[in-house]
Amino acid sequence: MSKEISQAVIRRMPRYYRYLGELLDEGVERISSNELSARMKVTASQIRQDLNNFGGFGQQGYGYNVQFLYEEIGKIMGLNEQHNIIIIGAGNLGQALANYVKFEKLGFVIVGLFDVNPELCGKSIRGNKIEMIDKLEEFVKTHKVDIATLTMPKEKADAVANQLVSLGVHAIWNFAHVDLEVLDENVVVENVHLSDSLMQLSYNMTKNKREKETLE
Amino acid sequence: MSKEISQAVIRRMPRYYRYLGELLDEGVERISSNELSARMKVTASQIRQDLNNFGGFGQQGYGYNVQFLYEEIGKIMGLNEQHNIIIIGAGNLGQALANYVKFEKLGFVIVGLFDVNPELCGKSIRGNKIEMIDKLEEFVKTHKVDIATLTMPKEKADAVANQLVSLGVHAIWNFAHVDLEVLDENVVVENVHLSDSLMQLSYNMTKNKREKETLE
DNA sequence: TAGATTGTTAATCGATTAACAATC
DNA sequence: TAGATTGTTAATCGATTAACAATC
Repeated sequence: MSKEISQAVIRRMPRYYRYLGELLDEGVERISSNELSARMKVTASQIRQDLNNFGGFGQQGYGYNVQFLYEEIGKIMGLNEQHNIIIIGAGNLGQALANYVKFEKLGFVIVGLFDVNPELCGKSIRGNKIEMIDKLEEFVKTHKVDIATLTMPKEKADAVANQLVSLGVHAIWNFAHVDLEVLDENVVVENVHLSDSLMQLSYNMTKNKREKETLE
Repeated sequence: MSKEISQAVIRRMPRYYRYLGELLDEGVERISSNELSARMKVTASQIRQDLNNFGGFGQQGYGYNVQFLYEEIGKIMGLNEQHNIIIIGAGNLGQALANYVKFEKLGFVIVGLFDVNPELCGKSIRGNKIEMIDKLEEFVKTHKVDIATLTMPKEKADAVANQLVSLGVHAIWNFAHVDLEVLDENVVVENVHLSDSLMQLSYNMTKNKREKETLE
């Protein structure tokens, strides 16, 4: 078995992908780890180490072919396949995510939207009619669903997550304000906590402010 | 000068805050690092190390007083003060954030919403009328604005960010799909890239799937 | 006081950076 | 071939965990 790749590395991959996409848009054909290092403000050494976890994508004396590397990183992250997403909780955030066109370009296609609120029943977001939650089970059983996005109050998240796992969903993208954990280790969970991010910002901002006050 | 606290530690603080808040809701009065460790699935050692970056909040033989620790961590993250937020880009995500009541409970109050789209002009979100972007400068000059949230296309984010910095905003919470950097080192920037998070999920999900296929 | 648990130092582990031989 | 730049090993740095003396 090959050595496990750390989440620290994996977190950086989408960023490489983004910068390579920009280079591609600019028409840049090849790039060295040194040039990319300057752009991305990470060390060239880290770039080479990170990439070599997945294979040798470069060429000595030349660098990396931008198009090729872009595609390879895409494949590493599974972007060569379509992933179907359902969103459970069609409130503001759920609707915002459903409207986010960028996801579709990456191969993540929203195929269903569910909510408990009858007022939302019948409303459509980019061609997806919002369904009532009691249709969820039937839907997942009859459609290919890879990822379930949870944008609902934290009180309900755990039960819905367990239901989805038992229905065979492969991944849960959780925006509810709990750290979801599922028993099935084949199901991956990614917790996104926007208020955590805001608090981190607040800490750094407050620290700045306090330091400035101390100097005065 | 005291030793710099690493971002790794700071990222964990909101999580401690959240778990302590839950304990408080459950009526738990005191907790040891060991009990908290079991709940949070981190080592007790890490909890004690993390907290002691900011001071000794516990008591030997007793543990930590939940209420006290909760409040102290809140203060560390600056939650003892109100922070005013404006949102620039009142599309789906901007509106979703403006509707997020939880932020207000933490002391983050939305005081303004701006967009370029005239169709949104006059619409209100929880008492905040969406204003046209040409009102932004005047607004920031005449109101206390601590944090600016950018929920706009990446093409415009950099220019708006620079404008905001020159107007004296203290922090930028950026959802545009670029890594914003500002020249003023007193301004803190937090980049939130939802598609990066989705790609990380996709990587882990795809890895699972590939491993399963290899076994067959 | 005895037991429990912190605060803190020391040890370990893992991630990042530096260096350089391999090679295009 | 000479120059450039990767892939990879070795060195360093930082973060996590373990251990235990201090102390409530």
